[in-house]
Amino acid sequence: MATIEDVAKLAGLSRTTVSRVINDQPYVTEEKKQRIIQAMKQLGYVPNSSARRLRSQKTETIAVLLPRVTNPFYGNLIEAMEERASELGYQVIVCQTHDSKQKELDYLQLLHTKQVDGVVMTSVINEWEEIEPFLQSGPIVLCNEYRAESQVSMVHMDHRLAAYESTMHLIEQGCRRIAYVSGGRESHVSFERKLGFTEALQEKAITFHTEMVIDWAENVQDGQRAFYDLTENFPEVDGIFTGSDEVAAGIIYEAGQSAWKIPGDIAVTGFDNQMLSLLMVPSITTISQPVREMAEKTIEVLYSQIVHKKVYQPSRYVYDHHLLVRNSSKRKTLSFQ
Amino acid sequence: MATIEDVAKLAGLSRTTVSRVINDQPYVTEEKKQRIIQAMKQLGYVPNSSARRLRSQKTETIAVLLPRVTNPFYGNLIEAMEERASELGYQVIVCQTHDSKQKELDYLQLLHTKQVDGVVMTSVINEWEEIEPFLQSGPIVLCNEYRAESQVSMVHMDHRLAAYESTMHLIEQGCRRIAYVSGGRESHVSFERKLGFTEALQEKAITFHTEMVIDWAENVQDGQRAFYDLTENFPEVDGIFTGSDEVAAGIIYEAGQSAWKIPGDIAVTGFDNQMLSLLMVPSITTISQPVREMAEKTIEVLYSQIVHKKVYQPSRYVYDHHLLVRNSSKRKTLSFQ
DNA sequence: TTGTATGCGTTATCAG
DNA sequence: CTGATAACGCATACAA
Repeated sequence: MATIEDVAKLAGLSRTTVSRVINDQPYVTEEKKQRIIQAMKQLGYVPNSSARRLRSQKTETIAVLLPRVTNPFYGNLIEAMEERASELGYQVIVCQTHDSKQKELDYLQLLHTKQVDGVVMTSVINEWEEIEPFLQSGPIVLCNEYRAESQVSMVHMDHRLAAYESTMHLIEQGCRRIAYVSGGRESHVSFERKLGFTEALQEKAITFHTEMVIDWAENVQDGQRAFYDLTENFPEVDGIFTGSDEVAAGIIYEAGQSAWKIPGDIAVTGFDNQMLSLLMVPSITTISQPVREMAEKTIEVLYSQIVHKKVYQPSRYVYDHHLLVRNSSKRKTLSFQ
Repeated sequence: MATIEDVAKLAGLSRTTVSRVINDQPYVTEEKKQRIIQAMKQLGYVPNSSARRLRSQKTETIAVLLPRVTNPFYGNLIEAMEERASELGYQVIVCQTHDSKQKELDYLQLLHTKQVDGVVMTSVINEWEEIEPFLQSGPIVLCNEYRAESQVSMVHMDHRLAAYESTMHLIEQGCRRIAYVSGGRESHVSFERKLGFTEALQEKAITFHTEMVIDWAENVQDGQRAFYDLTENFPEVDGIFTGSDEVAAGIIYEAGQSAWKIPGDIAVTGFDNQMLSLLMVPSITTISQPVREMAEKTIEVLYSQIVHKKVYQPSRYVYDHHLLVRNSSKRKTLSFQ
C-alpha cells in the first residue's frame, strides 16, 4: 500500500506538497501538481483514512441508534438519514439497540471512543441521566423521541395531538369502549400519545378503560395476540387505537380469520402510514409523519453541530402530521350523541 | 480528553505498562494493574480508536452494500448482519447504492481507503471487472447475489430452482399464459430466475410470451402499474410470476380495485415471504428464503477472511428455499392437461 | 511557492 | 516485570 511518502519520492517532491494537492490547497505550481497526480495514479495511491482521522480528529462518521432496522418506521428513517449523510460526505453506522439499555450505552461509547463524530438517537431507553454524560464527547440529536428536560437538539412531531385527533376520530365514528394498544418501552413518545388519547376521551366524557390497555404490542404478531386478548376478555370493545400500522394489521388479519367485522364491530386506527396500511383489507386509518423531512433535518442539525463545535445551541423542530381516514375506522356514525 | 500518557503520569508508570493493562496482556503486577485501573477511572480514560486503527491497521468495521434499506428483503438481511457483526465486535456501515454504478464504486472505496476491513455485497451493479481490483484491498463476500466466474466467497440460494418450482406451481394450477414481472437491474439472480421460469414452461410445452415480460417492477407502486400494463395489453393473461412480494401485493391491490379476480382470473406468486405476503387478501404464494441464516453465514465467512488474511480460500454456500402455497395462486385446476 | 520538523494516541520491539 | 523508543500515515506551523 503506497503512502504519501512514496508519492513524494516518485514525484521528487516533499510530503507536504503532496499533501497540498490531496487536499487541494493553493500554492502549488500547476506543473508539480500534475507531476504529483501522475505519481499518485501510477502507485494507485489513496490516502489512509485511519491516519487522517488521527491527525484531524474527525471521523466523518455518525452513528444512528434505533431499535431494529426491520421496523418500517425506523427503516424509513435510517434510509433517508443515510442518503443525506452521504451527500454531506458522512458514513452511517447502524446501531440496533433491540430496546436494550446495555446495547444503547455500548453504542454511545462510539462517541466516547471517537469512532463517530456524532450520534442520532431515534429512541431512548435509558434514563436521561445515563445519556447526558456522553454529550461531553460529542453532539447527540434526538429524532422522533424527545426529552423535555434535556439540552439537546430534537426533531419530532406532536404525538400528543396526533393521538388526540386519531382518538377523536374513533369517537366520532361512534366508538365508546376504546382499547389502547401500544408498543414496548415507556418512551416519552408513548407517554405523549397516551396523554392525547385520554384527553380526547375526557373531552367527550367517555370512560378510560384502563383494563383495555395493552403495552407490549409492537409488531404484527403482537397485534394478532392483542386481538385475542381483547376480544376474549372485553367482547364489548368497539374501537382500538394502536401505536403502529403493523399492530393494526395484525388485529385486522386476525379479525379476518374470525367472525368479527372491521370496522363494523371494531374500528381500528394505526400509526405511521406505512405502505402496509394502504394494502390491508380494510385499509388502515393512520397518521402520516413526514419521515424523510425529519430524517434529513436531523442529519443537517447534527452536521452543523459537528462543524460548529463551539456554538452549542440546542434547537427543536416540530413537524406536522396528518390523519388519513381509511376503511378500518370508517363506519356509519351511531346516532348517539 | 485523557490520553494514555495522562493515565501513565497519574499512575506514575509508563505508557507501555498502561497499554498492557488495556489489552490485558500478562507481565504486570496486580498492584500496578490496580493503580492503573484506578487512574483510568479517575480520568474517564477511553482508548482513542483512531490511534488504534492507525497502529493496528484494523478498523473492526465492515461495509454492507445494498440497494435500499426499506426494501424488506435487504432490510432483513442487514438487520441480521448487524446483529452477528456486533457479536463479533464489528461495526456495520450502511451503504445504499440505489442501483447506481457510481455509488457502488464509491462505497467500495471504503475498502481501499482502509475505512473498513471488509465488504458485503448483496447486489452487484457494475461489471465484475470493475469490482475485482478492490479484492486487493480486502475481502469481499457476496450474499444473495452471485457471480460464477469470480474468485470470491458467496452465500445464496438456488434462484433458478425456486423460480422453476414457482412457475411449475402456476402451471399446475392451470395457468397457460403466464407473465414474468421482475425487478430492475440485470443481476445474475434475475438471470437465474428467468432461466428457471423458462425451463418450467418448456418442460410443459407452454409458450413463453416474451411480450408479457416486465423488467422494471421492484416495489408496490411498480406492481400496481404492472397490473394495468398487463391487463390492458394482454387480457388473456392468467398467471403472473413476480420477483418480490411487494410487486405481487401491488398487483393484488389493483386487482381488488378492479373487476379482476385473484386467483380466479389470474394466479399470482411473489418472492421472499415477507410478512406482507401473509397479510394480503388473498394471501400471497411465495418463496421463503433463510434470510437470517444466510446473513449470519455471510458475516462469519467475511470475519474469518478478515482474521486469516493469508488463507484466501473462496467458499460457496447454497441455502434451501421453500415454496409456500397460499391463496393468491390456489385455484381449482382446470381439467386441461 | 516549497520543504522541515513535529505530533496526533497507540502498540510493538527490544533492552534493562 | 517495566520502560524508552520507534513506527503507523498524515497535516500543519514555521522556516526558507
